[in-house]
Amino acid sequence: MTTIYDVARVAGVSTATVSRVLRGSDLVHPTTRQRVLAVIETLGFVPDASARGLTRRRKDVIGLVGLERGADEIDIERSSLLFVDHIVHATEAVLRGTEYSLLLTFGSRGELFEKRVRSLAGQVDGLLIAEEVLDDAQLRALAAQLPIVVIAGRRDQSAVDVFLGDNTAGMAAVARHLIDQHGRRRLCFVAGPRDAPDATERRLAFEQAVAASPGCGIAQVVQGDFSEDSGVAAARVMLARKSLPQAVVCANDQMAIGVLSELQRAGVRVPADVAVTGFDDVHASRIIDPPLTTVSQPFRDLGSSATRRLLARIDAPALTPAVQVLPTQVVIRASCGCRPQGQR
Amino acid sequence: MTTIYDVARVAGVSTATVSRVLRGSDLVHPTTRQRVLAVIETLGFVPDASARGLTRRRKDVIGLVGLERGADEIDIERSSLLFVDHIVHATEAVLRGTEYSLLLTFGSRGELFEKRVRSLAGQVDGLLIAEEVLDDAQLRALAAQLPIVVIAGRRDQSAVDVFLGDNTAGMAAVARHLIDQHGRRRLCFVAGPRDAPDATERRLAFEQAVAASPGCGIAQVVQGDFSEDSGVAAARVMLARKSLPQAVVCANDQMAIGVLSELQRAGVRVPADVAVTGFDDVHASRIIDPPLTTVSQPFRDLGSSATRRLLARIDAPALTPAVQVLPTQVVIRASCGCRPQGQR
DNA sequence: TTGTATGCGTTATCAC
DNA sequence: GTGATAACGCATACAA
Repeated sequence: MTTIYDVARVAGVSTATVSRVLRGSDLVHPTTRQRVLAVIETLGFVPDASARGLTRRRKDVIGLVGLERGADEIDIERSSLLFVDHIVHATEAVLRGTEYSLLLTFGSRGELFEKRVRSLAGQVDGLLIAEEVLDDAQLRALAAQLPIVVIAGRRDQSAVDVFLGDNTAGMAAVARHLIDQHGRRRLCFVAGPRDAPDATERRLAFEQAVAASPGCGIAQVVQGDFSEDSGVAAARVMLARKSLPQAVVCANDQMAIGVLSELQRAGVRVPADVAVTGFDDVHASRIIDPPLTTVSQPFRDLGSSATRRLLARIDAPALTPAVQVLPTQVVIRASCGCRPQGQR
Repeated sequence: MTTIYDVARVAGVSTATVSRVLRGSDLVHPTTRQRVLAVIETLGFVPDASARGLTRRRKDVIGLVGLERGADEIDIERSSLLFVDHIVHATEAVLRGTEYSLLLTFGSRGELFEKRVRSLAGQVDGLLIAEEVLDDAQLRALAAQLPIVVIAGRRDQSAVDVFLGDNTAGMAAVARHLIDQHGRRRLCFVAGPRDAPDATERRLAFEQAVAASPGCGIAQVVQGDFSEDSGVAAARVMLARKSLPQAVVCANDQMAIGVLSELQRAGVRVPADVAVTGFDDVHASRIIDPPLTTVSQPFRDLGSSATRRLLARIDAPALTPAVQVLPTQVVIRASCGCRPQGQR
């Protein structure tokens, strides 16, 4: 391993000068700079991040922790992981223009994971947390040690910044669309995991929308876990009853896709017999037949805004924590009963 | 920030002892250990990774670099990024059981990206490189500095380990299926990016398979870039000609989906008029109508095997570099002309 | 403009 | 079992 000392020796200067060249300081004579640069090149010298981090008290690394639900040897796309992938790309894209690198950690709830997350405090300058990985107390404690921004977490967190999509408005809008535009009265809801704040907000918004509509009722709420398979299971539960609902509203697209496929497999026509809607607007929603009516979430924006906020907070730790709700938008396709050309 | 000195002072021991407790050394009296542990807990002490890395000469971090093609503000799933996401999850899953963390870097070809990749040498203990990010010479130079394993790279690399799916066998099998089982004679090929080794192998295998089949010919090869949009564009190119091919073989699923949709939009029946096949077996292939006949690639296995190999190489840098080809498998669905129930 | 010297937080090598 | 103490590689305050 070649160090700054090697470079200094070969170039005939002091380590301080080499360091200056590295840092791009302009207090170095152009000639000296060239000479040092040449030596760096030939020696293939790359500064050690550990040593650098030690003196600078800054690691130039930000961490991203996300939840991984269910077994880990199964197909990603069937297990609702798309959310975090979007965030990863958005974050990485922002970081690319900076000095920072992205450190990734996934896991499923539990003491082990919590310990791992806590240990990140020693490896990163700031932390992006997707969903509710830690409970309130833990989050608060961690936030005291390093800058934290939460994505799609609970909005009643006062110790950290939170970024989330407008689940409430989005879900209310699809529910009303089904009720007002398509006259569906008996609705089913396929809920997401209880530990996902997004899922909770969507469920509440759905229930309120139905309650606010005279003559409407919730036929059944089936518990899912955001995975396509849980959507399939939910459909089976519904099929087992005497009568089907007029519409199935799902807490995310993956489950809606599962519901839709399973209903069709059982000979139920969608949307003629039963309307189905999702949430998120993942790519597959456009591809499935009929195309899924859903709510588009600003994945990309969520990730990049949260990242920028974290960067700002690293530079100014005193920033007052705030909750940012990014707008969602109903995407009308055909699974709700609208004509295909309704595809805005 | 609380350090090991603080812990030592409060616990009334030396820093060496605290370090021993941290490292889990058993040369510490149980009583002392308990006391130290208690102090660590109350102080919320987390060891600094930089300092640790500096003395241990090991960062406990491995890097993963991947290619990001095209604009970066567009939908991930439309831009062929699924591949790297699979690898990310597989890698993370392996690392989760170890001391290592995962450092992510994406980018598109260019000097800037190459510089960034080189600088990773100072931040990680080993590097996982997806596709052909660096040319031969650069790769060789980097491999001299730190352990490297390449995924889906060129197989003629002698300086590093390479893991890839069996593109050749997979592509040959679909092509033969189209020709032998469905009697398609005039075939089109939608190629992937020229800088993707996978794409090159698939194209070559396709051309050889056709050449080896008497009476068969390649009507046209259209250049794509692995994105769905480029598939749409390719379909338009074909539609502009006098006559359509009997089958369109695509270098990946994303493009096949684009081709399929665009052909259908133009009133062409798939597979009746034109058969379409893909490669990769991404989730959307199952969902689209008709379901896509394709070749499943062992994404997960590629990622985890490569990661394990990298870990092994970090522990034993002298390992002889080797190329590992993981099996692929044809997945017959309906877009080739097989009956839906033909679904394996 | 350049060099010297010290400190960053941890581990590891010695002694005790 | 435990405690000093010397690295580890780099940045920077201070001199020159």
